[in-house]
Amino acid sequence: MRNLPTTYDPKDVEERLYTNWEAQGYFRADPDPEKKPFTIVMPPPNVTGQLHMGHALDNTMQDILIRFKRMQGYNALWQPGTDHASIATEVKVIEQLKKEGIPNKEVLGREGFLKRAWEWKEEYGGRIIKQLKKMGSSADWQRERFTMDEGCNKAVEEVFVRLYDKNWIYKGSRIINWCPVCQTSISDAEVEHEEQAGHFWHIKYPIVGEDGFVEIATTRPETMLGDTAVAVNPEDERYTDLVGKMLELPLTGRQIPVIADAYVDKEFGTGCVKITPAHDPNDFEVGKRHDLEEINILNDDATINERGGKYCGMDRYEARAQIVKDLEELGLLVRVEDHVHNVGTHDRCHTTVEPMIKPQWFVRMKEMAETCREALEDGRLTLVPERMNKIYLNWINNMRDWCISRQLWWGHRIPAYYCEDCGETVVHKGGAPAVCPKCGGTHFHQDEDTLDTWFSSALWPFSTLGWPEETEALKYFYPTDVLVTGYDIIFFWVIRMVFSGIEQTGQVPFHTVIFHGLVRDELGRKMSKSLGNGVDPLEVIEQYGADALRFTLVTGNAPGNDMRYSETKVQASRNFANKIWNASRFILMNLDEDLPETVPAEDLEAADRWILSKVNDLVRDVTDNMEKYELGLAVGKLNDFFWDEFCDWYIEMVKSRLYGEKGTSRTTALWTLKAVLRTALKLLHPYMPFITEEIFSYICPDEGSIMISDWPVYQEAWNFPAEEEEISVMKEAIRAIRNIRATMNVPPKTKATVYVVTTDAHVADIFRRGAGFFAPLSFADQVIVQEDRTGLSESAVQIPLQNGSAFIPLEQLVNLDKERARLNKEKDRLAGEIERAEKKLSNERFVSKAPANVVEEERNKVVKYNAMLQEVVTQLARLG
RNA sequence: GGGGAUGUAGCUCAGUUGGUCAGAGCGCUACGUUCACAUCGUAGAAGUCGAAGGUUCGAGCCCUUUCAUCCCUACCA
Repeated sequence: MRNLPTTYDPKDVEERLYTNWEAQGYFRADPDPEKKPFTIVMPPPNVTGQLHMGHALDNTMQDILIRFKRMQGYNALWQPGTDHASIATEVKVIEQLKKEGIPNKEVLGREGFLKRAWEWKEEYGGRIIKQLKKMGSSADWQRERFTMDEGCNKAVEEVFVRLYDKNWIYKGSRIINWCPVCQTSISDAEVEHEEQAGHFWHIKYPIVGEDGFVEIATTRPETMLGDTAVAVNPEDERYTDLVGKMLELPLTGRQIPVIADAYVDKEFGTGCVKITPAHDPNDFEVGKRHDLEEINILNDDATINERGGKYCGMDRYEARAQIVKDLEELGLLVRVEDHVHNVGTHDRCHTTVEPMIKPQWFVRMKEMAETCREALEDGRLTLVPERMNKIYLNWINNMRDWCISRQLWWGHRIPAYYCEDCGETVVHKGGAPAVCPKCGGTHFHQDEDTLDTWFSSALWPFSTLGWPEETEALKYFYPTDVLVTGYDIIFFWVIRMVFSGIEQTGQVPFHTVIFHGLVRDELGRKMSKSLGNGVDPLEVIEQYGADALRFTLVTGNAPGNDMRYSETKVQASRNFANKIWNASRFILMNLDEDLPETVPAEDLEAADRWILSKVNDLVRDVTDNMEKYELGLAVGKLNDFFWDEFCDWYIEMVKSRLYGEKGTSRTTALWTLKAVLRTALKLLHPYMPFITEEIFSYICPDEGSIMISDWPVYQEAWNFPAEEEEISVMKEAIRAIRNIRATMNVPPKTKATVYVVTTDAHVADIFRRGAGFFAPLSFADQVIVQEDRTGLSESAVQIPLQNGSAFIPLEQLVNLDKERARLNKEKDRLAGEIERAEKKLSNERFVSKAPANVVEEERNKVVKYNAMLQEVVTQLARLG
């Protein structure tokens, strides 16, 4: 125990402690009516996923809160699990098949493919969980769930049936976003917009029966194959005569009408817009209004279909080039402009998305969007930071029906069955219905589509707890308390959980959502695979330890803000861990006597009282910050307290007592060291679980694990405001002396007697009592406290105190001119302070309007600085 | 077009309800290794808190305007 290494080695302890915590069942949470629950559901990482910095940040924050609440006595459940991630996983499995020479999933068939997918999940699905454990995550792993497990599937079918029965889920042919590579529809939220340089082709459409033309402009000439009208604004005088006439659609031989629709912007382009209802969302709407034909000219892989005539079989871009060429030859191409426009791409594969009309399943959002709004506005839901409210409401205000069907195999299959006899659609949970309610038929085939992954994620807070069964866990832990997640999925996930929770359970699934930002690289760029700038958290843990990584991720970061990751930050955290280690090691080295349970208050010396008071304040402040989810502020205070107050001051102050003889003073110092360290370790534990547990086992060997120990509370017995004041006087004096010695280049080895000259009994008392540490910290061989300048020469170096002065007889080392200059500078500084304070006080409105304590403080300042100024003036006079 | 964020020391950022808040870490300068730690200590240099107005006795902190950077969102073909 006395021979701990001088540096902390995380590798030595992390795995051992984690294994033990898990074995002891400390992470488990079961319903217990005696305790209050506190629940966080873990945002389920993709089963395909590998731990990245985003996960690391997200999980660190959750673990901090869970450990904090657990120590506070809550029955803290952190509910973990993974997400099946339909597209991501399906893509991975297909990749694997390709490596084996299987060209596509159809070769295996649906059953065969799913079998492979499950095998893949069994093999790799646990990887991310293992990685989360390396972070120190104290989730209840026995409750680990998977969005596609039996229970979640039940929940999904239940919700689907309920919403369908309510008419809030419907099937319809609508224009949706189609990914030609993934061969599936995707929701609006999965579309990313990229600015791309393109062109504006101006094309002439001949007017039937006349010589004239209509000029239209388009960025996508190939879609003209599907044009069924040209639209102008009804207010546009230029084209009033045109409306109702027919145009000849070049390259196709078809005739299309000119229609009037307010959607057209007169000012933009030529004021004439080609309308392609089958391949543009706006045109689709226009088409509906004017009852236009919808001509789909594309195959699912975005090649032109048979409706495209000679262009049939060409890829969309190939067709575009050919069409432009052909138009040019026909003399119908007026001109080509460069044009930058936004192109929708699929967020998974970055393929340009193609709007297409497809029969798909939708969730009606109107009513549920309103319930989301109400939950926020009536305070049942709180978002941290508050500005997320605006973003949340912005989404709510623009919410459109949610396309939930996907043409994929890996996912929850839509529980809709079609009667083979009459074609009736029957939505049914737990497999196909026995009998068709319409015709009595008994043969059905199930809808081929699966559900958007987020449909099951939306149920996560309650499906994981057993819903739709009324389980004990559900009753006890639901609704959950806090959700921690990135602001980037507020729409994908948070809003959908909110409306699903309210709709299905009648309750908002959590009362608070804490948003964090992105972890960026040193240059502020997003970490991404394509850039190759991602930092692997596991490698950081390997090199610096999980505690250092965790500490880094929450330090100096305000909620909702992005942060930049840099290795030097981790090094700083590692250094802090090492500081904790060594301070503890120092205490252990000296802890060679049995300490009493408590120490009588009268035995506590000023320094002891001061540090106890400080740590007591720390308990209050840190707890307060953590309850407000201000983790960055809390961790900053912990760092400052431990390093500055405890290590740099208190430990230095008590060294002389520790090195001295055994007795009350030494015992009291040891007791205080231990008490403060013990408290600080507890406060630090949520942030740095490993090192604190390891040290706690040495410092408090009889107290068991720190992670299930009690969270410290503020205690009046440790409140010593007088000593806080007293020690700050001493600290100021010590700093001043050190400063002077440094500027005069006096080496620490040169000891000098420090004289404290004061007629103020209180000040004299402070320095007499504190001489034990005042002397070594101010490099003095002794401290003499007296009422006058006996034994001091005129030119002794003077340090003004509040009521008196400290003197150091270093005359031989001092250049008198320099000393005069120094004192004059000090005089000016003090005079400046006094002037500023007096100016404030002479302002009547300040005196009358500012709070009394603020005014009082200014008055005290004047008194204090005046006294110090007097000392300096006297000394200057002495030097002549 | 709409919405949001950021702008504080050379770099990365804190600053919680307006009143010692002008801060921290890294970097830099000087000095220092006998007794916890050089993954350390002591001292120091460094910022008109993007700019301009305003509210207030008092403003990085509140209001207005403005400049710069970034993100989200949107149907200008």
